[in-house]
Amino acid sequence: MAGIKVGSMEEFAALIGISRPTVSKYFNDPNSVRRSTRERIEKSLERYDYRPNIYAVNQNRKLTKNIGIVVPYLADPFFAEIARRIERRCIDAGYWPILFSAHGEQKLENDILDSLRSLKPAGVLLAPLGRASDRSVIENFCRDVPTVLFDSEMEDVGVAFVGSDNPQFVSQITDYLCRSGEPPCFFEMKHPVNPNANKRRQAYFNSMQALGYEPHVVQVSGEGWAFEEIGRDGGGKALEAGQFATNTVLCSNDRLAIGFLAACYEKGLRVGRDSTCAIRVAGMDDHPFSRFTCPSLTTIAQNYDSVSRHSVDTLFRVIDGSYNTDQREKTLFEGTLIMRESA
Amino acid sequence: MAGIKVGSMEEFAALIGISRPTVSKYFNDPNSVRRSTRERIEKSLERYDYRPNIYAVNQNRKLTKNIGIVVPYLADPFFAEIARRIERRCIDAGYWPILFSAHGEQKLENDILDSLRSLKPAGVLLAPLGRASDRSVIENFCRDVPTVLFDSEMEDVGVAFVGSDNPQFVSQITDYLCRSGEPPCFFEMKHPVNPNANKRRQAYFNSMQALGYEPHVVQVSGEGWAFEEIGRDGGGKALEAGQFATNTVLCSNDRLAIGFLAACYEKGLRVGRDSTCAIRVAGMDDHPFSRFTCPSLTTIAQNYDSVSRHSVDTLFRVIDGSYNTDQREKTLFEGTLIMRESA
DNA sequence: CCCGTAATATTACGCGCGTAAAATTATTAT
DNA sequence: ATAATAATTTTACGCGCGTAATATTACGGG
Repeated sequence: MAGIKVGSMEEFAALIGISRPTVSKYFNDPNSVRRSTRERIEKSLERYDYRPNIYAVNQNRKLTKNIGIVVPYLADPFFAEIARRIERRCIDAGYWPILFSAHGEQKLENDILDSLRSLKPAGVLLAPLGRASDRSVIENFCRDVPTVLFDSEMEDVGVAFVGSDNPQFVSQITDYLCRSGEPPCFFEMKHPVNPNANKRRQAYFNSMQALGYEPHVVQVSGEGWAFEEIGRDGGGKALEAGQFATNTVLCSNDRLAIGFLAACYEKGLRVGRDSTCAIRVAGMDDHPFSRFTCPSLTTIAQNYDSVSRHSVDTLFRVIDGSYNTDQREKTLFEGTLIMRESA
Repeated sequence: MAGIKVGSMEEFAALIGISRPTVSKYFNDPNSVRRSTRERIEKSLERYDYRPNIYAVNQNRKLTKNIGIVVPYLADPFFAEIARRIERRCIDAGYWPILFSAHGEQKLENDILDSLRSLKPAGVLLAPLGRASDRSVIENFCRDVPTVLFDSEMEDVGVAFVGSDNPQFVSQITDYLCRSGEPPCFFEMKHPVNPNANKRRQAYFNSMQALGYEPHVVQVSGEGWAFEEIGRDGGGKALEAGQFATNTVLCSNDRLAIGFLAACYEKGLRVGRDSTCAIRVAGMDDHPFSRFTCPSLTTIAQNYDSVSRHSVDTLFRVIDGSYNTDQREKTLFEGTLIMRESA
């Protein structure tokens, strides 16, 4: 199928006896040329091995077909998974997604946005680092490039935000835990990188109050994105110090919970909901590995599908102009309680 | 710091009173111009907001500063981790890494190589899908673009291969397991996607034979990259059927082991090396989450640092011409036994 | 101060394609 | 068949920069 290589559109057009501008038109929109012409081009495309030079194409377009995807930490399977879905949707829509990870570092996030700017992308889907982000850099970027924020909210930045309804997450699992046993203590990092954590803590207070229970928050130190390690080490210390007022622990997220489960195991505490168990543990997010922990982790599932789909759809609306940029949309999806063995 | 935006090199050169070709020369190599000129340019660069247009630059270069990084499955934290390290090294060397994941699909891998070709990359670091790869497509690609294969070997494809010494992995952990208890059974997928799996099985046979034990291989069905699920489901069935001849299970990789640990937990089997335990489980790779399983997983650690560093260094040697392309180098790094609680 | 050399400026061309305007041709409706 | 309309061709210019060739300038040494 791959025939002789053709070096330029000029050459290709000459070979098949069609003018270059027409060929150019075809590549920008195959339906913009006569049906017979289109078929002729497509057949020739199989015989000759030709594809437009990306650099020449993009140089002459004001906007490219590139879409930037930026996540704070790609080694976190949550982001890997959501990035994967977003990527796929962009490809299917005829765009060219380019994936970046800030690897937890502010400098890298800034550099990425800098690079992204010169790529002249049609739009960007950005999950900011959160607390570690340089707000002014991101604000600045969003002024120049149509950007949809997801997962991690920064008020008034970008044309839209798509994320999760953290209060609903917390309320749902807190209700469940209170109904089925002792009310939960809340386990989290003292200085969480992700702003969702703060909303979850606040929601925990509200939920507990609404149910008439006294809240207990246990905060552990630790910086960065090594949540499992922080959960295990901090959780171990907290267990030793007897900081948990009840036998039920709600972790701010699943990765922290995975670490906390390890701490429980090391201390010989049996985790689960039946009477032989010493402690119940729950998380939030439905991390891809949460179903394989020992015991499997009860959690609130993020709506991966809706978040990724709506983020992309929103960006497409911005790109094709059918989105009112003056009115910043903020969409929050609810989570689903996943009852497993840990609580 | 960000002053007035300047649209082109022409404009920038005029503003600071230096000829455009000199400025061009500066950007290609800051040391190729006179010291005073260089300082003058760099100071002006702070005052005016100018950066060369990537597309125009790359159009006129035969080779760009792009480096393609292709992994088979980015949601696997092993690849996320190694990709992260490779990315960093490329950036530090002044290159522009572009990360792709085939998401386990042949078509995507092919498409990625196709796109990559038109990006005119200086080089590519490729971890192929393995069994699911279309060999001829990859061979073809490697003929046009300097490509270093890593992790997953395809004989005679690419200018070099960098990976792990699978026989050494297996021998090391098999020795340890035999020394410290019953000889291990080998647990793996019937149709593994990754060619390392086959080498590990073979090495298991050799190691067992050398130690004078009879090998026992348990193979489970399952396709794709959901190793944990396959390990749990297949492992559960194998346990029920009493397929393990000894009380020690060596899993072909850590992800499979994580799933197998879940199966053990579900069956109420206590995993570990002390006398209260019913079974010992070990893996290979030292997956980022292996230290947080319950119990923590005994494994052989991949040398992430060496593999990523040597892959990148090799590619750089190819790029700068100091590598003899006729002689395909094959570098295998040894793993380190990580003794944890599971075996 | 002059000379040789290295750095820079000038000039000029090419890269591959987008795109606008005007001229031409093909298609459809009448 | 003919006019109206749509598609295509021709022509021409621009994008921002790499790069080669030649002329010019700056530099250190004697």
